[in-house]
Amino acid sequence: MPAYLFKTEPSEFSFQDHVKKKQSCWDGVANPAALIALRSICKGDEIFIYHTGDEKTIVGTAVAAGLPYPDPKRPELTADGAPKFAVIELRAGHLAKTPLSLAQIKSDPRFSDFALVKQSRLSVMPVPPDLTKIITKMLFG
DNA sequence: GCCAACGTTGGC
DNA sequence: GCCAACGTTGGC
Repeated sequence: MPAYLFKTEPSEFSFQDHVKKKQSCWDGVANPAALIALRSICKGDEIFIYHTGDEKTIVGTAVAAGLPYPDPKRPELTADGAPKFAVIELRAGHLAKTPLSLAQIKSDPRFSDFALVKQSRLSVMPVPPDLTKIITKMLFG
């Protein structure tokens, strides 16, 4: 099953906030590359939640509760007439038993091609299957 | 359509 | 607080 990684600034919307709400609409993604990744998500796909800022760790998981859809708060269209922005509903998943830090990821050569390392500004990215397995093992043992 | 100027993100 | 990387904007 495909997996993705979502970044969030914990002072804005943390994994803990998400757990409290149980389900939330993930909006505010504006970057074209991040939107391409977001639009490729299917219901049931696994999401790793990463805290930027002072934490810089993967703190837990979530699950796509549905398909991506146009952002009702930002109805702008592209030149082709397609919705410019998309959002997706996420159900909160599990708090990591062992959070995984960016430093750990960077020090592991298996992650050397991972977008989190290579494109530090990308906020939504696919996680390849082999890395999904490795990350899951590291988070939950 | 190009590109310089400017703004933003996020790691350090 | 700084700055590299990258996106966006606007004048031409």
